[in-house]
Amino acid sequence: MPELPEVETSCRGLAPLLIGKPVTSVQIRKARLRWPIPTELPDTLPGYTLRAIHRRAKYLLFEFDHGHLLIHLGMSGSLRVCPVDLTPEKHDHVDIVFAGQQCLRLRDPRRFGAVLWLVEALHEHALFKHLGPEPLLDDFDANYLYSKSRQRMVSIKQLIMDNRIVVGVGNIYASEALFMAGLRPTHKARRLSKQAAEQLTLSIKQVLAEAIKLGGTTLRDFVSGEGKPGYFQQKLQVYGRGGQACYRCGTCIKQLNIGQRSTFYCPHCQA
DNA sequence: CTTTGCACCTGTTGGC
DNA sequence: TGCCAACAGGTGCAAA
Repeated sequence: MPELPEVETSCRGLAPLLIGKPVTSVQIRKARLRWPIPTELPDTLPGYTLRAIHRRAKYLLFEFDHGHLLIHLGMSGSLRVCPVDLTPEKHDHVDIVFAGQQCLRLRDPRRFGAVLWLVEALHEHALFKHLGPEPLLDDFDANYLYSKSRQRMVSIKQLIMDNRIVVGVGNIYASEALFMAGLRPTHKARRLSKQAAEQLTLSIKQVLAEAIKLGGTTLRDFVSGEGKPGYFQQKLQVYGRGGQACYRCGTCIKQLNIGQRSTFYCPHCQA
């Protein structure tokens, strides 16, 4: 579920519902996520008002006057706002309860997600220190990607999925951006031409921007918490389409593994 | 330093 | 229909 567009959609959807509200309590039902949820959280947050919600890479950052609550959705996480007395389901691990009886509820069946409390400056934290630029900002451009790709033996797909190069390009959108750019995912990063770097940066920006505009691959109603199939799913050109005909040329879409992640491309459209 | 592969989990899918 | 292996949108980390 959560690639960058979903995280951004969550961020934008939650903000108007929660910003300006004070926390009244915190319920932790299962603390074992990727890392244990800090046990002091129920003593740390109540009484403090949520000031803002930020996104950096796929991390959501809930800003309070005394620190940031970090939430990562991992592979299967989702957030919703619901009445605090709504019975939690099996994988609803955490509630952040706000004044007004509404709570922010984290669901995460696979528990690859994370909830952390950060007091230090964000740029000093180990998780943020080595992150590359945001793909949608101007400091991610063709010159940057070209220079970072020099001397690199890895495939171009692995390069753009590397958080230290650029953040937020997940497995779905990596395949999609490479299709849009007409580049084969197996292409060695070091052999990327200046022109291809230009095309690829534009494609990454375009694919992510459009997915955000459409609310990601899953649409979520933050109040009731109901998820329904999103509009971007029907826009996917290659991801999940192994064995089917390319929409552009009719050639059979190929599927292979790159770095243990399934990868899709059109052998005719992508050189 | 770069590259590779594993680990962490549960739910769903596809082949037999 | 039922069973079980394979696989799933992420990413930090250890080891080579």
